[in-house]
Amino acid sequence: MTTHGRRGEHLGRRQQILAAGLAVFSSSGFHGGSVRDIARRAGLSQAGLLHHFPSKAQLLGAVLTWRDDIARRELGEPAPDGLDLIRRLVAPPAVTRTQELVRLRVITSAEGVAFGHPVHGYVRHRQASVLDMVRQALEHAAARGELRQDVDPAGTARMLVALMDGLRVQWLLHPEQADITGDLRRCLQPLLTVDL
Amino acid sequence: MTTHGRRGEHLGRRQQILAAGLAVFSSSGFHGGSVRDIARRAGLSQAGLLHHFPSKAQLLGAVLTWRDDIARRELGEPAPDGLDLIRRLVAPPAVTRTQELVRLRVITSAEGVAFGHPVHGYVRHRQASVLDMVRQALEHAAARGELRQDVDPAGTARMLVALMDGLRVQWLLHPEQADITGDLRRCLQPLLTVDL
DNA sequence: GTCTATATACTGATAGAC
DNA sequence: GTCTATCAGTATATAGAC
Repeated sequence: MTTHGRRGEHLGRRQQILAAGLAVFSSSGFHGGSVRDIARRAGLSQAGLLHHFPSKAQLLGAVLTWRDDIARRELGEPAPDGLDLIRRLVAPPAVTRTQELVRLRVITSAEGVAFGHPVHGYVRHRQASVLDMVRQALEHAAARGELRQDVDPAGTARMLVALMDGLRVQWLLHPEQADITGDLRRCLQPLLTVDL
Repeated sequence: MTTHGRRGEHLGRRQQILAAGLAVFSSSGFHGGSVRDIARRAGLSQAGLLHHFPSKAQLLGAVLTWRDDIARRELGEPAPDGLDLIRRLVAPPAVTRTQELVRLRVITSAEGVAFGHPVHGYVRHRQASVLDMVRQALEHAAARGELRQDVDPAGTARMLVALMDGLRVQWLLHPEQADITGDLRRCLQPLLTVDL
């Protein structure tokens, strides 16, 4: 089983393939990208690639899981809670802003809304879990009196997540006109009793 | 030139094809959908379809233009301005909510962020023009004193558009947990001096 | 673990009859 | 205006040598 094996093979192979997959899928999505193209960029043949990832769908799944690991690591270990989490989401570290990772997220999230799409389940699950994480953080903040009393944590979580998703698209389309952190701050600060 | 010809041919043909294109592109996007599939659903052969729309890219373009016409018509003629426009955006008429139209918008917007994609230019242009329309409406509302004085029309327009985009995705993924109109209202009302 | 070769299917687009 | 037939290209995935 090579899936987690790290002995007896070129150590960077899987990583090389994942990076190539990120480049291709983030530009063309699942249907638009081809395994051949990814293999070529990773410097091996298509059959060689499929030895590491048995199908295109599983390759995309691995790329997305890898992306999630990066995101989780950048959020900090252990993951912050309450307003600390919100602050990290509003002003993300530099790496999160690389176009490729953001595009991968935007494109797969959109493709995944279709029922038959290979990542449909994954996208639904991730959306729900992100909403849940943000809602919990807001509830903890509320318990500490950091939220205005008339603010609904669940509704605010939906709002904040939607805002982040939408602003990402704007930033990809018109980077010079976007101000993700500023817009998020302006929207959130009025709901808080403390400084963001 | 059959592009706008409406004599000497089955009057509903183009419309049938556009409807089939909507169904396919809204499920699979540009790369995932095939002209053959669209033709089959429209009840004619692939070659027959390509008589009406000379290429796949131009077919998608026509479907998007058609969608825009529907959206414009539902917004009202002439298009409302100021807070009236905002009210229409926050509480859209029933038809706008059909999943297919919303999915088409979500999927093409995301696919179109990639540089080489056939609708890249279209998506960039539409995003800019929507932002512009909303910003103008907010400026007019501000001139009438309907906005709180510390509210920035341009920033609020970015926020509102991003929010709508993100909430659409949430609604597609978890329709039962979404409340687009409510969330928009909760977010906007605090910025206004009058009832939404 | 990687390769070449191949199986099988589908792609967008065109040619030409009717 | 619509069809059948076809072209040339590409797709994912597999078989089997090394």
